[in-house]
Amino acid sequence: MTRDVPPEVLSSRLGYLLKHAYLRLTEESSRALAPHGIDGRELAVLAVLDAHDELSQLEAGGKLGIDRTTMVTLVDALEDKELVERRRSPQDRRKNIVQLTPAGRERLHDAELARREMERRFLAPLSSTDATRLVRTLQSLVGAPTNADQASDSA
Amino acid sequence: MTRDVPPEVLSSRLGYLLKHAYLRLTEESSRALAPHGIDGRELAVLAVLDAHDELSQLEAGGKLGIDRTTMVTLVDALEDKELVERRRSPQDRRKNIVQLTPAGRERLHDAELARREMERRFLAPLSSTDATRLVRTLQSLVGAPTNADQASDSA
DNA sequence: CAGGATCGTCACCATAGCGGATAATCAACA
DNA sequence: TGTTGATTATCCGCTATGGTGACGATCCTG
Repeated sequence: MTRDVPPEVLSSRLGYLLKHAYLRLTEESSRALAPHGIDGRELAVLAVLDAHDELSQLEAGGKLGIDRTTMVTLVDALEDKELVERRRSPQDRRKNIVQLTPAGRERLHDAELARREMERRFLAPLSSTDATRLVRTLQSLVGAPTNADQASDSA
Repeated sequence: MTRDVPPEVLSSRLGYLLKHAYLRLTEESSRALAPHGIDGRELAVLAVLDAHDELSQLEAGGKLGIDRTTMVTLVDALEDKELVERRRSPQDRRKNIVQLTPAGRERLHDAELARREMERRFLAPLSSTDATRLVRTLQSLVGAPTNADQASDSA
């Protein structure tokens, strides 16, 4: 892990900057969430399930940009940890409604605290106006329409 | 690829925002560079080699956060395309000095134009002050010292 | 020259995510 | 009502990516 300070040719490249900012955050994120036994992606799933009711796997995955097949293993893992439960939808028995268990809700709460604290530390080198500006800027970049879209994780 | 507009619970998460901004840029990047027959990572290597003289594989990799073993296959690919050449360092015959060929220099030039144009498009939804502010902000985040560091690509 | 570190290489392994096929179910419709 | 076509979840397997560990060649130190 010889990390030279980003060399001049790279420090102005958006690709380099975004990738490394993302990697660094990922690193911090897994460190912060490890004690809670989940990763950033799982936490995002819990948060989405908490925010909306009666989501099927596909619907939840759609909100996160997670592939249908990936959702299977993801929900498997969360179910093993007893943080969510699958339940056949009575309206449409093809669908698996995924619901938080009480333990899942609690875990979500605790892990969210850890995540927020982690983000705070991550943004510490910035002034608070720069920090909020960064979030707003990223929002407009991510929200803007482009040629193609695709995704997977979060944290 | 049902991309719902980022749901409320996610749009304020740094992890989600950084990841998806990065994914979107990656997408645009490969689209922009495809006609030039290289990817963002290879372009970054060419740029680093161009900026510094007499870099060994390890040294070049270090600047980009690319593992030594990954550099082997990367340089293999670039050498196959005749964009770089390996040369044993006379000073230290363990080292492979990697040099741009004339074709490599030309390719670098062309691809750099494409990349810059791509970045311009990518940042188009932002005002120009927001755009430069974003770059500066990311620089201070990436440059700031954290617990651990690690990396790989760019574009 | 001996011992230990460094560089490049290779063979192997881990992880993530996606494409394709399948079974169950639904919706549409003749 | 029976058939057809789409949809949901699941499984299997491929691919891409990157990293680990061992190895030979080389260097440096004493």
